Amino acid sequence: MPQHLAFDVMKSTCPSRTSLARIANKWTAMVVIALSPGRMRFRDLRATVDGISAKVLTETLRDLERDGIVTRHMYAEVPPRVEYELTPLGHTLHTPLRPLGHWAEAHITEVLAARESYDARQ
Amino acid sequence: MPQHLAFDVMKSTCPSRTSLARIANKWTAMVVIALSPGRMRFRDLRATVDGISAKVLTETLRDLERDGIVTRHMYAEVPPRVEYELTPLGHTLHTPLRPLGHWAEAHITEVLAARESYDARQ
DNA sequence: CAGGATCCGGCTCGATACTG
DNA sequence: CAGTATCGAGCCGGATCCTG
Repeated sequence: MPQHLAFDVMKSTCPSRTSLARIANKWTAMVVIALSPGRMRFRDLRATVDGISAKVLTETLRDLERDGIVTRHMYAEVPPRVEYELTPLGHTLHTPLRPLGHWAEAHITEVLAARESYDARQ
Repeated sequence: MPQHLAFDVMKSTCPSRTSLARIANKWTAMVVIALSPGRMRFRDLRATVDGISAKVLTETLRDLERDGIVTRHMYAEVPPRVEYELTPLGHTLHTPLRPLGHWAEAHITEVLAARESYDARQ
Protein backbone atom coordinates (compact mmCIF):
# COMPACT_ATOMS: atom_id res chain seq x y z
CA MET A 1 0.00 0.00 0.00
CA PRO A 2 1.49 3.28 -1.09
CA GLN A 3 2.19 5.60 1.80
CA HIS A 4 0.26 8.51 0.37
CA LEU A 5 -2.88 6.48 0.92
CA ALA A 6 -1.95 5.27 4.37
CA PHE A 7 -1.97 8.45 6.47
CA ASP A 8 -4.36 11.36 6.52
CA VAL A 9 -4.13 14.24 9.00
CA MET A 10 -7.79 14.99 8.40
CA LYS A 11 -8.74 11.78 10.21
CA SER A 12 -8.75 12.33 13.96
CA THR A 13 -7.53 8.80 14.62
CA CYS A 14 -4.56 9.01 12.25
CA PRO A 15 -1.23 9.05 14.11
CA SER A 16 -0.01 11.80 11.79
CA ARG A 17 -2.44 14.10 13.58
CA THR A 18 -0.30 13.90 16.73
CA SER A 19 2.73 14.94 14.70
CA LEU A 20 0.86 17.83 13.09
CA ALA A 21 -0.19 19.08 16.52
CA ARG A 22 3.44 19.31 17.50
CA ILE A 23 4.88 20.90 14.36
CA ALA A 24 1.98 23.30 13.74
CA ASN A 25 2.99 25.28 16.82
CA LYS A 26 4.60 28.70 17.10
CA TRP A 27 7.36 27.63 19.51
CA THR A 28 8.26 24.61 17.42
CA ALA A 29 8.40 26.78 14.29
CA MET A 30 10.72 29.33 15.90
CA VAL A 31 13.01 26.76 17.47
CA VAL A 32 13.42 24.81 14.22
CA ILE A 33 14.05 28.02 12.29
CA ALA A 34 16.59 29.16 14.88
CA LEU A 35 18.44 25.82 14.75
CA SER A 36 18.57 25.52 10.99
CA PRO A 37 21.90 27.35 10.48
CA GLY A 38 23.61 24.97 12.89
CA ARG A 39 23.95 23.66 16.39
CA MET A 40 23.29 26.10 19.21
CA ARG A 41 23.59 26.39 22.98
CA PHE A 42 20.54 26.53 25.23
CA ARG A 43 21.19 30.13 26.28
CA ASP A 44 21.73 31.34 22.73
CA LEU A 45 18.59 29.57 21.62
CA ARG A 46 16.70 31.31 24.38
CA ALA A 47 18.08 34.66 23.29
CA THR A 48 17.24 34.00 19.63
CA VAL A 49 13.68 32.88 20.30
CA ASP A 50 12.88 36.11 22.08
CA GLY A 51 10.35 35.86 24.87
CA ILE A 52 10.40 32.09 25.40
CA SER A 53 10.74 30.99 29.02
CA ALA A 54 13.34 28.43 30.09
CA LYS A 55 10.58 26.04 31.02
CA VAL A 56 8.77 26.18 27.70
CA LEU A 57 12.02 26.00 25.73
CA THR A 58 13.06 22.91 27.69
CA GLU A 59 9.71 21.25 27.12
CA THR A 60 9.71 22.11 23.42
CA LEU A 61 13.21 20.73 22.96
CA ARG A 62 12.34 17.52 24.85
CA ASP A 63 9.32 16.93 22.64
CA LEU A 64 11.30 17.64 19.48
CA GLU A 65 14.05 15.31 20.66
CA ARG A 66 11.46 12.62 21.35
CA ASP A 67 10.09 12.98 17.83
CA GLY A 68 13.56 12.65 16.31
CA ILE A 69 13.70 16.25 15.10
CA VAL A 70 16.43 17.52 17.42
CA THR A 71 19.57 16.01 18.95
CA ARG A 72 20.92 16.97 22.34
CA HIS A 73 24.68 17.20 22.89
CA MET A 74 25.82 17.42 26.49
CA TYR A 75 29.38 18.23 27.59
CA ALA A 76 30.75 17.25 30.99
CA GLU A 77 32.12 20.67 31.82
CA VAL A 78 31.77 23.25 34.56
CA PRO A 79 29.75 25.27 33.92
CA PRO A 80 27.68 22.84 31.87
CA ARG A 81 27.34 23.27 28.15
CA VAL A 82 24.49 21.77 26.16
CA GLU A 83 23.98 22.17 22.46
CA TYR A 84 21.01 21.34 20.29
CA GLU A 85 21.06 20.42 16.66
CA LEU A 86 18.55 19.54 13.97
CA THR A 87 18.61 15.91 12.86
CA PRO A 88 18.39 15.14 9.12
CA LEU A 89 14.66 14.67 9.74
CA GLY A 90 14.60 18.06 11.47
CA HIS A 91 16.15 19.70 8.45
CA THR A 92 13.37 18.33 6.24
CA LEU A 93 10.92 19.98 8.63
CA HIS A 94 12.65 23.33 8.25
CA THR A 95 11.66 23.32 4.57
CA PRO A 96 7.92 23.84 5.26
CA LEU A 97 8.37 25.81 8.51
CA ARG A 98 10.67 28.55 7.23
CA PRO A 99 8.09 29.71 4.64
CA LEU A 100 5.48 29.87 7.39
CA GLY A 101 7.60 32.33 9.35
CA HIS A 102 8.22 34.30 6.20
CA TRP A 103 4.50 34.40 5.48
CA ALA A 104 3.83 35.93 8.90
CA GLU A 105 6.43 38.63 8.30
CA ALA A 106 5.52 39.28 4.67
CA HIS A 107 1.76 39.60 5.18
CA ILE A 108 1.46 41.13 8.65
CA THR A 109 0.60 44.52 7.14
CA GLU A 110 -2.40 43.04 5.31
CA VAL A 111 -3.39 41.06 8.38
CA LEU A 112 -3.29 44.12 10.63
CA ALA A 113 -5.38 46.06 8.12
CA ALA A 114 -7.91 43.20 7.96
CA ARG A 115 -8.15 43.13 11.74
CA GLU A 116 -8.71 46.85 11.94
CA SER A 117 -11.50 46.78 9.38
CA TYR A 118 -13.08 43.71 11.01
CA ASP A 119 -13.04 45.28 14.45
CA ALA A 120 -14.42 48.55 13.12
CA ARG A 121 -17.35 46.69 11.59
CA GLN A 122 -18.42 45.14 14.89
CA MET B 1 12.80 50.74 4.60
CA PRO B 2 12.54 47.38 2.85
CA GLN B 3 9.97 45.11 4.41
CA HIS B 4 12.35 42.23 4.96
CA LEU B 5 14.09 44.39 7.55
CA ALA B 6 10.94 45.68 9.17
CA PHE B 7 9.40 42.56 10.70
CA ASP B 8 10.96 39.66 12.60
CA VAL B 9 8.95 36.87 14.19
CA MET B 10 11.88 36.13 16.48
CA LYS B 11 11.25 39.42 18.31
CA SER B 12 8.52 39.01 20.91
CA THR B 13 7.26 42.54 20.34
CA CYS B 14 6.96 42.20 16.57
CA PRO B 15 3.32 42.19 15.41
CA SER B 16 4.12 39.35 13.02
CA ARG B 17 4.45 37.14 16.10
CA THR B 18 0.69 37.42 16.67
CA SER B 19 0.08 36.26 13.12
CA LEU B 20 2.49 33.34 13.47
CA ALA B 21 0.72 32.24 16.63
CA ARG B 22 -2.51 31.99 14.66
CA ILE B 23 -1.24 30.27 11.53
CA ALA B 24 1.15 27.88 13.30
CA ASN B 25 -1.80 26.00 14.76
CA LYS B 26 -3.17 22.57 13.89
CA TRP B 27 -6.80 23.67 13.49
CA THR B 28 -5.83 26.60 11.28
CA ALA B 29 -3.70 24.33 9.13
CA MET B 30 -6.47 21.78 8.64
CA VAL B 31 -9.17 24.38 7.93
CA VAL B 32 -7.05 26.21 5.36
CA ILE B 33 -6.13 22.93 3.68
CA ALA B 34 -9.77 21.85 3.65
CA LEU B 35 -10.90 25.14 2.10
CA SER B 36 -8.24 25.33 -0.58
CA PRO B 37 -10.18 23.42 -3.30
CA GLY B 38 -13.07 25.84 -2.96
CA ARG B 39 -15.85 27.26 -0.85
CA MET B 40 -17.47 24.93 1.64
CA ARG B 41 -20.42 24.77 4.01
CA PHE B 42 -19.96 24.73 7.77
CA ARG B 43 -21.21 21.17 8.15
CA ASP B 44 -19.02 19.82 5.36
CA LEU B 45 -16.03 21.61 6.82
CA ARG B 46 -16.78 20.00 10.16
CA ALA B 47 -16.96 16.60 8.51
CA THR B 48 -13.72 17.14 6.59
CA VAL B 49 -11.75 18.35 9.60
CA ASP B 50 -12.54 15.20 11.52
CA GLY B 51 -12.84 15.58 15.28
CA ILE B 52 -13.21 19.35 15.47
CA SER B 53 -16.06 20.58 17.66
CA ALA B 54 -18.58 23.14 16.40
CA LYS B 55 -17.32 25.62 18.94
CA VAL B 56 -13.68 25.37 17.99
CA LEU B 57 -14.48 25.43 14.27
CA THR B 58 -16.58 28.57 14.75
CA GLU B 59 -13.84 30.29 16.73
CA THR B 60 -11.16 29.29 14.24
CA LEU B 61 -13.23 30.60 11.32
CA ARG B 62 -13.97 33.88 13.13
CA ASP B 63 -10.27 34.44 13.81
CA LEU B 64 -9.34 33.60 10.22
CA GLU B 65 -12.05 35.92 8.96
CA ARG B 66 -10.74 38.68 11.21
CA ASP B 67 -7.23 38.21 9.82
CA GLY B 68 -8.49 38.43 6.25
CA ILE B 69 -7.78 34.78 5.45
CA VAL B 70 -11.35 33.55 5.10
CA THR B 71 -14.60 35.08 3.82
CA ARG B 72 -18.00 34.21 5.19
CA HIS B 73 -21.01 33.92 2.85
CA MET B 74 -24.37 33.79 4.50
CA TYR B 75 -27.64 32.95 2.70
CA ALA B 76 -31.03 34.04 3.99
CA GLU B 77 -32.63 30.62 3.71
CA VAL B 78 -34.39 28.19 5.96
CA PRO B 79 -32.59 26.22 7.10
CA PRO B 80 -29.64 28.61 7.06
CA ARG B 81 -26.71 27.99 4.76
CA VAL B 82 -23.29 29.45 5.41
CA GLU B 83 -20.25 28.94 3.25
CA TYR B 84 -16.63 29.76 3.87
CA GLU B 85 -14.01 30.56 1.30
CA LEU B 86 -10.32 31.39 1.26
CA THR B 87 -9.50 34.97 0.32
CA PRO B 88 -6.62 35.62 -2.11
CA LEU B 89 -4.51 36.17 1.02
CA GLY B 90 -5.76 32.86 2.38
CA HIS B 91 -4.66 31.09 -0.77
CA THR B 92 -1.11 32.42 -0.31
CA LEU B 93 -1.19 30.88 3.18
CA HIS B 94 -2.16 27.51 1.78
CA THR B 95 1.18 27.39 -0.02
CA PRO B 96 3.24 26.96 3.17
CA LEU B 97 0.55 25.10 5.15
CA ARG B 98 -0.13 22.28 2.69
CA PRO B 99 3.50 21.09 2.84
CA LEU B 100 3.29 21.06 6.63
CA GLY B 101 0.37 18.64 6.52
CA HIS B 102 2.20 16.55 3.97
CA TRP B 103 5.27 16.48 6.20
CA ALA B 104 3.23 15.08 9.08
CA GLU B 105 1.85 12.32 6.85
CA ALA B 106 5.09 11.55 5.06
CA HIS B 107 7.30 11.31 8.16
CA ILE B 108 4.97 9.91 10.80
CA THR B 109 6.59 6.49 10.52
CA GLU B 110 10.00 7.94 11.39
CA VAL B 111 8.48 10.06 14.15
CA LEU B 112 6.73 7.05 15.71
CA ALA B 113 9.97 5.07 15.58
CA ALA B 114 11.85 7.94 17.22
CA ARG B 115 9.25 8.15 19.99
CA GLU B 116 9.44 4.44 20.65
CA SER B 117 13.21 4.48 20.91
CA TYR B 118 13.16 7.62 23.07
CA ASP B 119 10.61 6.16 25.46
CA ALA B 120 12.48 2.85 25.66
CA ARG B 121 15.62 4.70 26.71
CA GLN B 122 13.98 6.36 29.73
C1' DC C 1 -28.42 24.16 9.78
C1' DA C 2 -25.38 27.23 11.97
C1' DG C 3 -24.48 28.94 15.36
C1' DG C 4 -24.48 31.29 20.55
C1' DA C 5 -24.22 30.50 25.71
C1' DT C 6 -22.48 28.20 29.44
C1' DC C 7 -19.72 25.22 32.19
C1' DC C 8 -15.49 23.32 33.28
C1' DG C 9 -11.41 20.17 33.20
C1' DG C 10 -6.85 20.19 31.47
C1' DC C 11 -3.04 21.92 29.51
C1' DT C 12 -0.08 25.91 28.22
C1' DC C 13 2.70 29.24 29.75
C1' DG C 14 5.02 32.73 32.72
C1' DA C 15 7.31 33.84 37.18
C1' DT C 16 9.99 32.56 40.87
C1' DA C 17 13.07 29.85 43.53
C1' DC C 18 16.33 26.37 43.76
C1' DT C 19 20.22 22.69 42.21
C1' DG C 20 24.23 19.94 40.03
C1' DC D 1 25.04 27.31 32.62
C1' DA D 2 21.30 24.44 32.09
C1' DG D 3 18.27 23.02 33.84
C1' DT D 4 14.22 21.22 37.68
C1' DA D 5 10.27 22.20 40.92
C1' DT D 6 6.41 24.60 42.06
C1' DC D 7 2.61 27.68 41.83
C1' DG D 8 -0.99 29.92 39.64
C1' DA D 9 -3.40 32.57 35.78
C1' DG D 10 -5.39 31.95 31.57
C1' DC D 11 -6.40 29.91 27.36
C1' DC D 12 -7.72 25.71 24.69
C1' DG D 13 -11.05 22.78 23.78
C1' DG D 14 -14.87 19.33 24.71
C1' DA D 15 -19.83 18.59 26.26
C1' DT D 16 -24.29 20.16 26.76
C1' DC D 17 -28.24 22.96 26.04
C1' DC D 18 -30.64 26.42 23.53
C1' DT D 19 -32.22 29.60 19.35
C1' DG D 20 -33.26 32.02 14.74
